[in-house]
Amino acid sequence: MRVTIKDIARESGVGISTVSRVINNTGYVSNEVRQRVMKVMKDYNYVPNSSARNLKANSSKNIAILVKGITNPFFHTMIRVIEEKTSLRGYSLIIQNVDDHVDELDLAIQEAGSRNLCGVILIGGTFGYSAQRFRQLGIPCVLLTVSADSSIPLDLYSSVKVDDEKEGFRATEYLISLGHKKIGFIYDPTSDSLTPNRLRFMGYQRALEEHGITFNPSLVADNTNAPFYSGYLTGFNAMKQLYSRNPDMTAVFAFADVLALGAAKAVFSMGLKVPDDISIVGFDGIDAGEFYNPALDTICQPASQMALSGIEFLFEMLQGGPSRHIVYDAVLTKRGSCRSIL
Amino acid sequence: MRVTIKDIARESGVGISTVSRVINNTGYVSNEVRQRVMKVMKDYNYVPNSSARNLKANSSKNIAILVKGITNPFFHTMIRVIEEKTSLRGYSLIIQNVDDHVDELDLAIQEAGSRNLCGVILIGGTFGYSAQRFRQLGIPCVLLTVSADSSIPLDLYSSVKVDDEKEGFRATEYLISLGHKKIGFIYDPTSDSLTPNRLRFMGYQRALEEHGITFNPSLVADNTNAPFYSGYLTGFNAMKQLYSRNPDMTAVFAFADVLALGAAKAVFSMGLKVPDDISIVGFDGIDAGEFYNPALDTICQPASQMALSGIEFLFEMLQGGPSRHIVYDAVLTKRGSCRSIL
DNA sequence: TTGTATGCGTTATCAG
DNA sequence: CTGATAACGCATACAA
Repeated sequence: MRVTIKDIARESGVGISTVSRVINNTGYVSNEVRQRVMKVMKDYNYVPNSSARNLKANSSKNIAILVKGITNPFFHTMIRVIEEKTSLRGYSLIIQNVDDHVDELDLAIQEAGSRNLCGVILIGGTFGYSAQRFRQLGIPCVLLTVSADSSIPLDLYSSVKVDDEKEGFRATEYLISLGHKKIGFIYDPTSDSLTPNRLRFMGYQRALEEHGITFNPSLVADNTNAPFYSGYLTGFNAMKQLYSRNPDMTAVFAFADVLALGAAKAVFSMGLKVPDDISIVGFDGIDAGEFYNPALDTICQPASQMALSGIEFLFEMLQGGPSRHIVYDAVLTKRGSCRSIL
Repeated sequence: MRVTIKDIARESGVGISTVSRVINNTGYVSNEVRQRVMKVMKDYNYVPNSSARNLKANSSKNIAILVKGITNPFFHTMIRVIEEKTSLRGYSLIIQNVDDHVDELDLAIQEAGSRNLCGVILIGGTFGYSAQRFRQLGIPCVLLTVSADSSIPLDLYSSVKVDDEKEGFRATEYLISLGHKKIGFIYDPTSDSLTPNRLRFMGYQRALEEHGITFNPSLVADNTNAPFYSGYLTGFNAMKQLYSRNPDMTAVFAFADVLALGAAKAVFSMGLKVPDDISIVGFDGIDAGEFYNPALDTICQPASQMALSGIEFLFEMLQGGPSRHIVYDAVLTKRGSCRSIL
């Protein structure tokens, strides 16, 4: 039987409210009594029952982070940062993966109720949320790496992201500036909704267009069968497919670094070289890319900073503050996986 | 105001106990009433309050996973598998990092109380636990990748690991079998207690000894200043250090794949090649190693399987089953980062 | 400054 | 088959 507040009260010869006051540092308690109660609590190794507290407060210190694509290393950095901050403030961080075909906001609503959450962070996912759903959620919500459709009132959620279309454009333009014209794109077509991937793809298409290069669908990988959670392998297969279809392709833009690295491996496995035969640019900026051989050129997102903003926004909303939205700039980081063919 | 069981009862014109019966599928409820109540629950989007449930049950469905070294990608696979299984069974998975200098069991004890946990999984860490502490913990505990000192009664916890000494021996012997004699070791000396790293190091030393190679301390990297959470970078620096001290070194055994990959990058950055100039063998079997160029030879731990066993053991203990212990075999996976110099 | 009583949302016991 | 009602452990308004 676990020791309860009642036991402490009895043992220290006071009422339970006094013990409660001591615990929460609220109201007046004489110093003498306070010391005595504290000692008993220590002796009995008393810890308040959080279920009871939460029930009473009708809220909790549970923050959930719902991740769509939990295997993507890019998200791990963010999760770590968020874990650190939540832990520091005495919150519990509940992590849950969101399956591909599941609506993350629906899941959030469900979990918010059943797990008694006080706030939620959505990582990954799509842009297809509905205002009604946000209202139904009822607790502060931060979207990380995505934001909602512009039709959704901005005060319903906070968001932190980069401009995926713009950055996709930038990556592609970079390859074009190096003289590449046959540029492949490694894409995850599992969903047809508005995802970061799709936005990057749109940036890719716009860059081609603005530079007078005709879009060629055969340069877009489409192996729908490989699930993203073997990121490297997906990239590997995609590159093989692309190359077999387009032997004259000289560069590839992969929408995520894991894909890019898998693709690089495929290039080597075909007896070719990066960047000599094929230039590759990724997106995200994961550690593994920096230490790859050759190091990966990529659109580097400020992952830690984004995560910090995200959790900060959540805390602010938790304290009744307004929602906030920020769009970070990514950095095109050149490290050696692309070469000029001019 | 959130909708409660009372609201559902009122709206469906029944008593709350009936609603409760419907929710929990317990006791008799006429089919007609059951349908009606279910409809109301759906309409109102009712979700039972878990705090209240937990309070009543005097237990929860909260499992915490305390990770020492949360940035190690090797652990991510395990975390993902555990997340999947806990989620499937309706448990919440709380993740928390354990700082280097913190005793994970102490932290577990503390969290067990304040977060109302029903079970805990410890990943990483040391072998230095005390029986008294385990007793104090009071909830089922599974050690993943380590086990406790042999003086601790086995029924106090479950454990899943590999034989790190043996596998360290195997990795080293592999290099020796390829003709290497000057074999570096990349080591994390931050802690002097019995960690997996130290055991692998002991295996390394034994292998040298059994093959008549004198142990040379200068072949052990010791850059204590680099924290492990920049795994790649630590390996990178370690390799530079080792090579500058031992230009005749032909092989390196790194106690973790991230270190091995960082080390490989260092080799390339010095204008040398893997495996032509230096052979590298890692430990763990992370994805990034498989797709590296060259692919990394490593001692591949069955991460998913280990995680599965771990969470399975926990569930068994949660249901009153006995504790269990298993030692998995790792697999020496040869992929191209080592060459014979015979 | 301290103690008593009430209720948070559920489940379980026990009469109807 | 169904509905009151008493806990669960805690915080708090209110009384002392």
